[in-house]
Amino acid sequence: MSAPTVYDVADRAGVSIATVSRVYRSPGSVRSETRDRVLKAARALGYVPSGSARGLASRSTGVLGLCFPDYADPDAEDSPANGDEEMLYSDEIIRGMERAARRRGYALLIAASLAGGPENLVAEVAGRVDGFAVLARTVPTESLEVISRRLPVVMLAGPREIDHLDHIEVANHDGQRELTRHLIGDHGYRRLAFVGGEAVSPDAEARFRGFRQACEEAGVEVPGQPDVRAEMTQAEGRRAAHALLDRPGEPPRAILFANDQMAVGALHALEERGTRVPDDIAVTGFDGIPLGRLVRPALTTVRQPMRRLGEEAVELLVQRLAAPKREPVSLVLPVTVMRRASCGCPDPQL
Amino acid sequence: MSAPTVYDVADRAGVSIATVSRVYRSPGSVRSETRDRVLKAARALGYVPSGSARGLASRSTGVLGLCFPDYADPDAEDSPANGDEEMLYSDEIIRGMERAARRRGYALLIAASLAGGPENLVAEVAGRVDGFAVLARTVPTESLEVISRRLPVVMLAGPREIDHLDHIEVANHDGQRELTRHLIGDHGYRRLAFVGGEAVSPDAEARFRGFRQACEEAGVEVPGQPDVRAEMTQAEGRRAAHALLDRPGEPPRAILFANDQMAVGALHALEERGTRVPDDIAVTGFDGIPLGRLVRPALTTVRQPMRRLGEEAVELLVQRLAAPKREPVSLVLPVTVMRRASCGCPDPQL
DNA sequence: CTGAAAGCGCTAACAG
DNA sequence: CTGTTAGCGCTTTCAG
Repeated sequence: MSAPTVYDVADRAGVSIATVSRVYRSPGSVRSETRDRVLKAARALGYVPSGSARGLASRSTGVLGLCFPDYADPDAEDSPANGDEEMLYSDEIIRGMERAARRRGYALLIAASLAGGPENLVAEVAGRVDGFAVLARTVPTESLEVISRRLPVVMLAGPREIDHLDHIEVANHDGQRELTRHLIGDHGYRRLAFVGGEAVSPDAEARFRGFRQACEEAGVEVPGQPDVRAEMTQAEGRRAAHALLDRPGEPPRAILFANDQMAVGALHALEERGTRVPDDIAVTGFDGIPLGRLVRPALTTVRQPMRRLGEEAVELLVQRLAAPKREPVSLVLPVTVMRRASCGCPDPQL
Repeated sequence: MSAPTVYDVADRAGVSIATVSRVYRSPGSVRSETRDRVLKAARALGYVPSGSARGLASRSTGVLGLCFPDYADPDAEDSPANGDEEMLYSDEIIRGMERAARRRGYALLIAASLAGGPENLVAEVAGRVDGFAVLARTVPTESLEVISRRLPVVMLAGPREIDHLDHIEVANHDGQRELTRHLIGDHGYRRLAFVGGEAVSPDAEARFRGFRQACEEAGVEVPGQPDVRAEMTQAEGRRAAHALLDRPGEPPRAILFANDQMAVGALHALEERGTRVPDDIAVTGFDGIPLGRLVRPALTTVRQPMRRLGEEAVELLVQRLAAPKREPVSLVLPVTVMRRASCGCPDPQL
């Protein structure tokens, strides 16, 4: 009545369970005649090997995992009008990991952290995989600390919170510096404002430092802190834009946002106010989300290679699985400045 | 030296392994003092419950699966220029399933079918999950036949190849009929050409039938077969467009493609020939892929609710898990005609 | 090349 | 509320 097991197959094929196991694990080590008999029996019975039993006995699952934050955007329901544009990081990372994992013979288990108890989430994933990647700030450091003692973990797109972990980040500093240089050097903007994230976001801070460096190099007045700090959402970006323009004194010629989401929000805010972008004020983001191409003007930004992030994550995991005690690795992936219309560059329009 | 188990935790906490298990499975059934002791020991040891052992003992994994075809597009590598636009079905379905699964307390295991041996793939997935969804034509019917005897399987976006399976499809027929009515009724086009898929694609066939019905209703001459059959890729769409225009006699006023990919290819072909879209020839697709919005002119199409497809898949699986012997369910999800520039409608330009 | 036997780490009755 | 006791289905030596 219940699912057939190796025993059922073995009985039917007139062999031992060990042989059934071998047929699946190392077909070469079984006489082809015997093998066929087993396979036939298996098919007749509808036998499907139990991954759990396999995992338990062999102490390895053949699965890699990914934990990412719950980006669920409450006001972005499945209306036909939107829906596409909200492909976020996680999707691209998932694609990258899925592809790489497949190449390496692994399956991919994905899980977004519930608002409720992320603690639980990691454990859940950790127990089912041979190793996994975590998007920065998805999982409490302490949980990771514990788990990473038992299992390869690679930290993605964030600082190495735990020093014995492999980790991959993108060139936040350099990217923002390049973009800023473009704004100053090519467009001649010198009245710049930077909208950062909360101070706890190392990415946003690195971007700010890149911004500062470019400013200093160009002899542009440099603020010690971002002009505004916000939560890195569209709503907050919008608010930041208003705040910046309502500020006494001359408005900035260009506003650099620490991410695309905020920049898009700002675009809306500026449109509401009748401020023209990029003629009155230039706007830039950071990340390279697809939405940035769909807004008008298209958003100039720094593109993070998220797909590659996912691929590299798998490579790192696979390597660490093979050499558990090798020194922790730290990769920095290059980014690309995407010049689009919102900074004053001509829009390639597709 | 190896990973700590319930035994280690039990020892350290001075309880039995059963109690350790209970602390995780039903915390309420353990005195809070005992529970704390166990939790403390677990933390100290770096204990992570083994999903495999759990799965084996409880005969359920808490994981749902998704098998989809390997859409990997060889010429679409991770260049910064593209990359976004290739979000295909699978991504949206993954998102939908992930969200729904999370709500239901499941994790999601995803696996694309290798070009090589898909047979293996399903078994791999099937052995590790409580149930899974399959995108149509990803897995050989016979494998599914066998596996679905043991495990809930829901077929996505295709015909119910196996009659005892739950399945979800979209309103291919109705969608194409609506779109065709729009072309005939609102734009007055009457010289229509339809580019279908290979005859084995039930989706494409259903769309063609919808097309025919609308034509008949309007008294427009109806071909018994698609004007061209192609492989539903951009390259083939391009070829189909050329073929249609090189055909003797008057060229069609509008070309309806059975999917967006082909339509996009055609757009390129027409541009090459200097044929204006929609002025000389209108073009429409089917699916609603993001790329359709990025091309110029933006592609008029029929949007499939892929995200919802994923969500419904999870619901169906959860329901079937709860009631294994209920009658197989078959859902048809509604689609939406997206009127954009390529059919002659004004482009909302975002 | 094949079989026998010993677990892998956990859950699930069943007692207490 | 907690402990005992069987397995869950498969891999893996170790013999033969």
